[in-house]
Amino acid sequence: MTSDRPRPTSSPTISEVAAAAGVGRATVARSLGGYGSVSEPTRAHVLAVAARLGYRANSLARSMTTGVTKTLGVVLADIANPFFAGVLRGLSDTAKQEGYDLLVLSTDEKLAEEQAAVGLLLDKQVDGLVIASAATAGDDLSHLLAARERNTPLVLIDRLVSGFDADSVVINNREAAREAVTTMIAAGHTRIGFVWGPVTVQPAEDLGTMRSVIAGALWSDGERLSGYLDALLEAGIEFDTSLVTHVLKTEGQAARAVSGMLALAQPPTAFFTTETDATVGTLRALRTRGLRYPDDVSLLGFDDTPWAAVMDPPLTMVAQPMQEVGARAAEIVTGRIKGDDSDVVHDVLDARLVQRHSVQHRAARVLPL
Amino acid sequence: MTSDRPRPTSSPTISEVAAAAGVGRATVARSLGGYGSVSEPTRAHVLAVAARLGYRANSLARSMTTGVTKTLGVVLADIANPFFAGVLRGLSDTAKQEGYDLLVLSTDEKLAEEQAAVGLLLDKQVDGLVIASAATAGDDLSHLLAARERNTPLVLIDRLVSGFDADSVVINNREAAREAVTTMIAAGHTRIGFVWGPVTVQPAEDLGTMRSVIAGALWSDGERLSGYLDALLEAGIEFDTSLVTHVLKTEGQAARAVSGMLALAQPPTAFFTTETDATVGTLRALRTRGLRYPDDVSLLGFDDTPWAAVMDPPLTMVAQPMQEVGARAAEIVTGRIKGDDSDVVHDVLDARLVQRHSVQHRAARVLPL
DNA sequence: CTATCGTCTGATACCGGTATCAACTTTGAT
DNA sequence: ATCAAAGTTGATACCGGTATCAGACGATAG
Repeated sequence: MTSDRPRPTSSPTISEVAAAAGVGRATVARSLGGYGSVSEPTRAHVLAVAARLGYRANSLARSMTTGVTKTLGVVLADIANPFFAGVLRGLSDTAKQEGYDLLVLSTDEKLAEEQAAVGLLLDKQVDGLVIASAATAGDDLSHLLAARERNTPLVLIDRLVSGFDADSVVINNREAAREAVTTMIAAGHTRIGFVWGPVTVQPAEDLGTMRSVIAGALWSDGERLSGYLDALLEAGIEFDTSLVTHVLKTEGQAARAVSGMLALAQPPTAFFTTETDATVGTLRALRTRGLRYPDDVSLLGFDDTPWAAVMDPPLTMVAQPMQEVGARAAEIVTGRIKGDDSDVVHDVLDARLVQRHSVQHRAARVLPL
Repeated sequence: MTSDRPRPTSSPTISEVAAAAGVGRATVARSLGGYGSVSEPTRAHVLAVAARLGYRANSLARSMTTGVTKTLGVVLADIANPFFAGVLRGLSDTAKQEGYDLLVLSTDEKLAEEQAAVGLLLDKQVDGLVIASAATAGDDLSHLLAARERNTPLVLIDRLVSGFDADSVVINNREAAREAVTTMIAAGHTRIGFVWGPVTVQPAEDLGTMRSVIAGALWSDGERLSGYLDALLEAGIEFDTSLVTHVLKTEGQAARAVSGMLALAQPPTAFFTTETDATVGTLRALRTRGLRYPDDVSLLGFDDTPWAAVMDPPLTMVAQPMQEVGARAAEIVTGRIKGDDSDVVHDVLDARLVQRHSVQHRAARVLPL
């Protein structure tokens, strides 16, 4: 079944073209590369022969001498996640425009995978890196430092990494979350469930421990939770740790956690979800408990997807400019490759609260009682 | 602002390690590569020196001599499309397991982009290709033939290409569509809208022209439409060309086309949608017309996403094994690279009809009248 | 008729690995 | 003590490009 299939037949090389055209290798290189000087007749002849032979340059060999691969390394948590898929799309479009290809690796949020990925990409001599890092405070950052030491431009996306200052493109997570939660508070909600809080073995005991948990969490997660706390604090609402999940980030776990909160003596009247799957899990929990939004429970969450607008009723969501994150990151990294050595840039793109109808004024239900 | 930033500082080379260790290049290569024979003391010494210097092999140089890049080229229509994102995830996971990285390019369904992409990937000496081709009957297939001529294994995914027989992994689109439409017919529907039909400047005039349009359409599109026709034919329902869209494949166009159908003298009582965005567009049209499913109109469509299950009511959908498509494609292509020269494989994965509640029995509305 | 400049061209070093080969060392047997 | 075999090592060709350099040739000027 398996046997020695001929090795990929490489297309003709410069030497072969040279031989076929009866000229030296250098002349072919000059004709093709368009540098140096070649007499018009020979150039035309060489070009014709090259075309006839179907000559295509070997990018590997070229990169070998030029030191440029025209390839960008991209490290993401999960390509199938709509957010990252959108980011990748923006990255891809802009990179292509600039003449770069993308080598894409996913890490599933595991630091070890991220380190291996960066090593691999560096070994493959990528010209630049775009990373949504899984690193949190205190983690080993040697892979990022290695990139820096090699002088390979690197842009962080979606998450900042504490202890590593680099170009970055992120969302104003904290402010967006604060605004979103404030909206719910303004609608009269005081018990607001937060899905997904940072993953911990057991729930945080109080605000103090929660703050320290945040400090050790993934940046974007911490920021969103901080925004939630900001809104609560601002409104003088006491923080209840039992309203923040600490489970693994899967749709099923979200559903279970939400279900648990709904069984509380004083259940939440609204939920703030930080990701698409958290939203779906929350909706699922509502469904299995026979509850409806926005009448029984209000809903507001991150990542506006096409579906959100056609739900019944449509969901109020925080829309992240996903493609723009990717596009900006690509711009920055290609700029650095070109030699832009201006100060470190920290782009913060605004998420937009899309008001629809999943948040209901609490009075509507409180009064009738 | 832009200036001469030092070229990426390449990490130490084998020569440098050799010099630092006071041995020859070959000895270092042997120690690192683990081939040939090296005395234990020197090997240990070399390894230590290499580690101290932080030596990392340059994959480019290695690929240069070995002719192997451990990289797969992936050509998709649109990475942000949930279907392709899922496929890519499967592809990525399996490829990683086999030790391959992915160079990903998207074409937006444009043949010219596809040709350029394949050329680029071949130039970069990828070991294998996975392509969701945009080519339809009569198109220039030279890029695919070029891959074959170079002996670079290639697997087609999601779409077959007429006139080019190669390993492929696709879904049983026709049968899945037939089954889905039959479900609706069984529920008493006879006028079923089809969103998205093949893109044409004007609607097909009759079944005959529709058949020829199908022959020139993207394979998967044609198959789904054929499955729709099969179901109609089987049930003895006359085909009405005005129930098949011929618009560009955007959510907005879908919404407009569906809206148009609903304004027909005899509007459809059900819709079959072939893609996520077609489903969303259809839902949007319903919403703007103040109609509800499944009471006013039944719905059934391709691509089960997490959202579909939490819609109210939940949508009956055709679930494609997206990740599996990617995983299988990766298996096949890496197998070919390893030398598997068995017969061409044509994998057909089954889509699964997930029964939920967006298709209602027509009698429920007909009787009360 | 020779000097000088410019154009055109081939030869060649180089990138950083892999892999072959020949030479040298060590060991053990005769 | 001599020699063969095994073990170890360095030198080197090669992959397919890029880029430099110097030589060959032609034309123009003195």
